[in-house]
Amino acid sequence: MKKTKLTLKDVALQLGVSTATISNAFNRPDQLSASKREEILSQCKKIGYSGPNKAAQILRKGKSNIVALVLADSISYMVSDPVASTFIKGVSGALQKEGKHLLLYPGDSKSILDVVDFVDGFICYGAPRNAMLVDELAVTPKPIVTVDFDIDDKPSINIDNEEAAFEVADHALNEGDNLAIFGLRLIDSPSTCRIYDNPLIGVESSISHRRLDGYLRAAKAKNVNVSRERIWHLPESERSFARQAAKELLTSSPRPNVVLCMSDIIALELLHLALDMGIKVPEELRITGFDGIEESQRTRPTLTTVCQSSAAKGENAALVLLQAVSGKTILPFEMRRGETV
Amino acid sequence: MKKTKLTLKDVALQLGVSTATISNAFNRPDQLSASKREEILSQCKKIGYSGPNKAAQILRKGKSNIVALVLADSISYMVSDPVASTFIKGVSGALQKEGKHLLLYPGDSKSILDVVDFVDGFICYGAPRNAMLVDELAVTPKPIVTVDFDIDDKPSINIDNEEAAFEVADHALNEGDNLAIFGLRLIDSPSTCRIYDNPLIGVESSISHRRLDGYLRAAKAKNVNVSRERIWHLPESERSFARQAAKELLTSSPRPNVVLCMSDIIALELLHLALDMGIKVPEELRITGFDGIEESQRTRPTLTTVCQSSAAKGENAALVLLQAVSGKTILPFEMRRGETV
DNA sequence: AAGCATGAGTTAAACGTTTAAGTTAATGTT
DNA sequence: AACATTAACTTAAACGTTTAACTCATGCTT
Repeated sequence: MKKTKLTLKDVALQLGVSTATISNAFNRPDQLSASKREEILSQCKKIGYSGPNKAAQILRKGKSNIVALVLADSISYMVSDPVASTFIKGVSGALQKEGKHLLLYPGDSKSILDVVDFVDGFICYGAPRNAMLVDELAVTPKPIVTVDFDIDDKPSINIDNEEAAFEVADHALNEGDNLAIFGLRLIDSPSTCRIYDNPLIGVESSISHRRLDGYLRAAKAKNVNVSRERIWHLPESERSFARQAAKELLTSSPRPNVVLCMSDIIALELLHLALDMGIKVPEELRITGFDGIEESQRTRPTLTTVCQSSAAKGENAALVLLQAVSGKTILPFEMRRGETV
Repeated sequence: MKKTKLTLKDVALQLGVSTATISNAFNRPDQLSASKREEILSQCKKIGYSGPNKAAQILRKGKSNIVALVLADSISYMVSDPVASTFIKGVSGALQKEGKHLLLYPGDSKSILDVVDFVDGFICYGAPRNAMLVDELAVTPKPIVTVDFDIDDKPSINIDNEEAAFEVADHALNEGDNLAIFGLRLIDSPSTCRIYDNPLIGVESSISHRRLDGYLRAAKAKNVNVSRERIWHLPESERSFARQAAKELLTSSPRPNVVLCMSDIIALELLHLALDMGIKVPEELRITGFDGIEESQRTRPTLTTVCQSSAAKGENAALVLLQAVSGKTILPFEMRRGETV
């Protein structure tokens, strides 16, 4: 039956105190007597005032408790990717624990200008598909932490992709000499194809290139030749793309006997196709993945892959960001026993 | 090198016009001459003013372009559920198209009071785990649309769960007479167990009960008896729970030869276990799922299930909400040919 | 008893916009 | 020529808070 939403002013008028006091009752208990505070709070409950308006608080305090998670791609795509969604899980868990809200922001949008004014900070998961976002994020005054890629000297969270790729490749190449690589977003084209002479994109920013470097280092160390047309490009870690490419690869001749895949999704698709074709894995074809998603352990044979905890990454990213937002770092401490007690 | 962020006022002062004019240049082109507008906009670009502060706009306009998607459960849980994440895909796609932002809101949080002031509306996917949220949502002045459950007379999007359940059960019961049911959140306990004498919760609000009703109606029509201890309760549509329950079910005697599952995840876990145990499906054991997730078509044998398009649901929910937010309904029209031209 | 903290409030100026209402000059109407 | 209309701006009051600075008793030192 309220005519209009109650404001702090209305309440102050009704209770016969100043707006500052009401505000303090909600925000700064130390600024008024406990008794008055109790009274104000209970009166507010009675008349149906549920606390200071959050929109006004955002403007006044410059703080919204909203954290934007900038995804590499559209939300649609990211949410169905097992690795990304596990990352989101990690982030959301940590944020919820601190009472922060999660705004999902697509990496293929025009600009972050429409949110930058009201979010408390950014977590950026992978290089946004729209490269202009990176430029904007690089100069935003808001706290930011990047994951799986870097922006200048902003804090970031990574694994050593080059080394991880090296290790898995090194292991795979213990047997087999005919190598092919399934890479992710290595060139600037939307279609599935081999690399040939297409230029590699985003060389240093992209984890794909770090991984490629690792693969190639392992190949070189084992004296395995890897010609350019044996490096394949997939625009997405998507099953349909992967299946198509896998089909082409397995019918090409000479058929490779080692395939290094930059994601488990791709590797699994290749594995299933190979099995359907009657190819023996790993005797005739050795396959490696990347990420260590659940499904990679459910298949038979299980997939050899690089396990990384996306959930932990998400959690860490959130914690690093929150610490930047609050400006407070809580360091661990240790009690040292002296002789005074 | 900016000392502080530029405001509308600064810009107005520098360009020698009023703040209103600058504001209008950005928001209401019809309020000033095209030439002046051009000039203002280009000047703004030059001096590095990127447009009105969004936080201030939220307060002043009472509109943020943020839509809260209230999930049934924690974000962590929802994001890894194929059905829910497909729904999120649908929502996010539609929102992005309209330039709206997506705030993911967990259904196990305390209260929506911390966001209600600044979001433009709510999409509520399933009954929130914290039932108090429902009460709050029921009285919020903001537009809201619910999916897969109802709040009073708020707009909602549903499939006919009872009928769908009836149809799939009716089909399954063409053969087989020993029925068991795997239900979702039927009782108020967090553990996996049979229903026995536990009271069913949330009878009308929950889709689970509609589905149960459909199953039971089909059973009755076929004269199949279904005793209470043949109805199982699973607190989540989670693989580990499902596996455990499936194990118990398949080793119980007499072993059922028809199992109706309220989600594909559960059904798939049961299917895999049965196959591992050498049970012939569907000859010895008939299984039905619910939802029609991708994976249910990838297994052999493929799963009999109720297909519903979660993506379409998400899209529709977003569209219904946006129409409520804008207050404008755009109806289709048709040109009728008369004889005047 | 003068001086000085301290506690408990109040006042009023931000925060950065939008927009209804008002002003002015130019154009159109009769 | 007088009057009404319109285009193009400006003025100033919101929007609903927070918070630094101020007031005014009260109790505590010396």
